[in-house]
Amino acid sequence: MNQPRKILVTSALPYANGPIHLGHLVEYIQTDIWVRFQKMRGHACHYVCADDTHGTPIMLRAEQEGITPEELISRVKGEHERDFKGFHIEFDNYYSTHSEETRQLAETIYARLKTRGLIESRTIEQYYDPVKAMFLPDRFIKGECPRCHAKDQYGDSCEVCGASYSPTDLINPYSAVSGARPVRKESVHYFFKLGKCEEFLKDWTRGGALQDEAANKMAEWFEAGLNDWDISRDAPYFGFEISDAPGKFFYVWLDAPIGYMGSFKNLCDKLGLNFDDYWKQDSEAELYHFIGKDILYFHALFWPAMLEHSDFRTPTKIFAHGFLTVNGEKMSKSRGTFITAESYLQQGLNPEWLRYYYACKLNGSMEDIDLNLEDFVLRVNSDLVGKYVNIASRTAGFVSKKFGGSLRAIEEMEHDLVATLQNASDEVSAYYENRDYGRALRKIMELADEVNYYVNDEKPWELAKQEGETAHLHRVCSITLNLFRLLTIYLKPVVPGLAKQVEAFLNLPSLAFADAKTLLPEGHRINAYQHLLTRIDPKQIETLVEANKPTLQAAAQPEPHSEQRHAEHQQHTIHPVADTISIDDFAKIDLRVARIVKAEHVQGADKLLKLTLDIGEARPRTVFAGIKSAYDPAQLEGKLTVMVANLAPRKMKFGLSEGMVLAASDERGGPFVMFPDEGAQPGMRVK
RNA sequence: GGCAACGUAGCUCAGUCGGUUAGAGCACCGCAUUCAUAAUGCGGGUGUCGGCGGUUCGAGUCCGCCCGUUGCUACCA
Repeated sequence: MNQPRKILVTSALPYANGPIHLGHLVEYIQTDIWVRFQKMRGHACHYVCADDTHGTPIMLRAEQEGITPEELISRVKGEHERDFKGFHIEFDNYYSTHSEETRQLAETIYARLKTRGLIESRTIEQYYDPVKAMFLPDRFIKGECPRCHAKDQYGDSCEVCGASYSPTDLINPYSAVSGARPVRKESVHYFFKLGKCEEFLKDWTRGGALQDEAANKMAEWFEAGLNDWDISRDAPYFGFEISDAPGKFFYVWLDAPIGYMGSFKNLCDKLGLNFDDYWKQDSEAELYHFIGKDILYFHALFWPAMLEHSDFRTPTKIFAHGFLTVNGEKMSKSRGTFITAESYLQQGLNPEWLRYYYACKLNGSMEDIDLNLEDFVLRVNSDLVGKYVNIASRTAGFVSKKFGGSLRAIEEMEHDLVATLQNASDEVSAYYENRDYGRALRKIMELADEVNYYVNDEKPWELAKQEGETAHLHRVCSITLNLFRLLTIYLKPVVPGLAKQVEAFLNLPSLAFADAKTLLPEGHRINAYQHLLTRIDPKQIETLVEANKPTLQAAAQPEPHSEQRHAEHQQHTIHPVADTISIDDFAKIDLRVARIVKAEHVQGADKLLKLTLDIGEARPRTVFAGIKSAYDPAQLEGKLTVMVANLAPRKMKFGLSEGMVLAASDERGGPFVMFPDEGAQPGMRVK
């Protein structure tokens, strides 16, 4: 190892509105293993996290429970910390976004963005609950699905037929909070002008901070265009009030990533670290965010753009992982596979079983990983107990009984295996560094196999019975336990609790990676062996699944989408007035008066009408328009309208669309098709 | 519908730049062994490498189409 590195690591902040479950744990375990590895390598590595505490869901949940939001988040934070501790997730600091540090940093960043002209205010219209006197996020508006007419669907999509729509499309919408019919209401919102950061973001994306798959995803987003981001919410809202905008609060997703900084700031104050060393623009410290692929948008677009333009450094790398499936399917409450961390621990299952299994499956890509419960039992039992732990178990007895617990010194070259295991350090380290834990563990288990072959070949149980073989036996057992120690070093990031027990058994101080270079000295005394790890009984898994099947009251709760950490989705994009263009730019658009010669329904289309338009060409144009909801074909036929005549043809599900007609709409309604004033003729240019 | 990823043994997964007869662990069967909480060792594989076609002397690997799974995104032209 060269110079110790200065490394700051985060995991995504869990939302203070629900329990930690097995899906969350993929990320925390992945991160924790990496952090422990870095620490074992001697680097200065700090791991910070926090509860994500703001937003409408928290506010309403607290109200439902008859407590303040502060009481709610304080309680949930305690639960989260208990669960993390139970799974050996060792944060250097676990904080809350509802903190003075985070509030100040959010204000600083906001102020700097504003100075750069990247904040804009604009009046928008939103659904408003007149009874509750609050604006409603999409997910708090429910109603009948416009397509399949299922009742009580959320404002963004139908869980029955899968249709997606906007809240305005819902039939008989009502507020999920009060039941009242929501009304439209205007309000001023603040926007972060992400579009202006496009050039920077494109460069940053290419700078190697992302996995290839993530960079590809970014390219898609760039192609779709970057929209301004709505970063404010109206009172009542649980969060940080914007200092120069009374009654306006920062949207929870603005302050969530700032919570990483807030938590670290808090740690700096505790340890006397220099915050700016890590966060100033030319910092040499490394900054890594472990996240789920579902929140890549926030971490790969908004977050670096915010940091860059507020004079902070950007992340060194973003490590995105996939989702967790259980037995090949999405976690499901009805199947009992929506397993909470708490229930896993309460059922008496060993957290390191899960850490080991996840580690076997993790490889540093964004692929989903599957927790196959049957495979879980077999794998943990055979690898961890049958192969690894068994090595100690089958030799320790001789050492205690015959040699008073003391070991012989081993020369490195006394057996090839010793050198083989010692030399594996670099290879194993490289796998950990690249988050390729599956490969690391395959390598380690291969070595464990070798050790078992060795024991088998030397047959210590026979040596023990033979006169004159005492020294030989002592040598074999000493070699084996040295090998076991080396394996323990390599496994320690994954199973720290088990490693700690081994350290106690072998009578060693805390093991680090550099210890693989050394062996136990002559006369080293070990303690009596006590079994280190029990096997998983498949019955325990059955019990666990049963325990997580819904009770009557819980059954009514909807299942969360994938492992979405944040209850609030981004709200619908609000399109600002576009950038100024020149008359030449405008002239590129060939607008023509068109006669609707035919208008007809399209079989199978929910929103489209097929229009046949005459603009004086030899052949009329076919255009598909999303206006079915507002117009009958019969009322359109014969009328004049305006179309974009030089728009690239678009292949649609129902045929080729050779242009588009102009129509107005927003949340208030529409579409309203344009009709030219009397006297216009088909083919006339509109300018 | 579009885009992306994935599809290899019963299960979980490797498979480098295209190169012999496609691999590992587990499971399963047989034998050996008994130090180890039934752990260990040896032996045992007839896999349409999702399907079809193409490129090539040669394809699990490269290209095209199709099927399936998952994710994102969609009736906006």
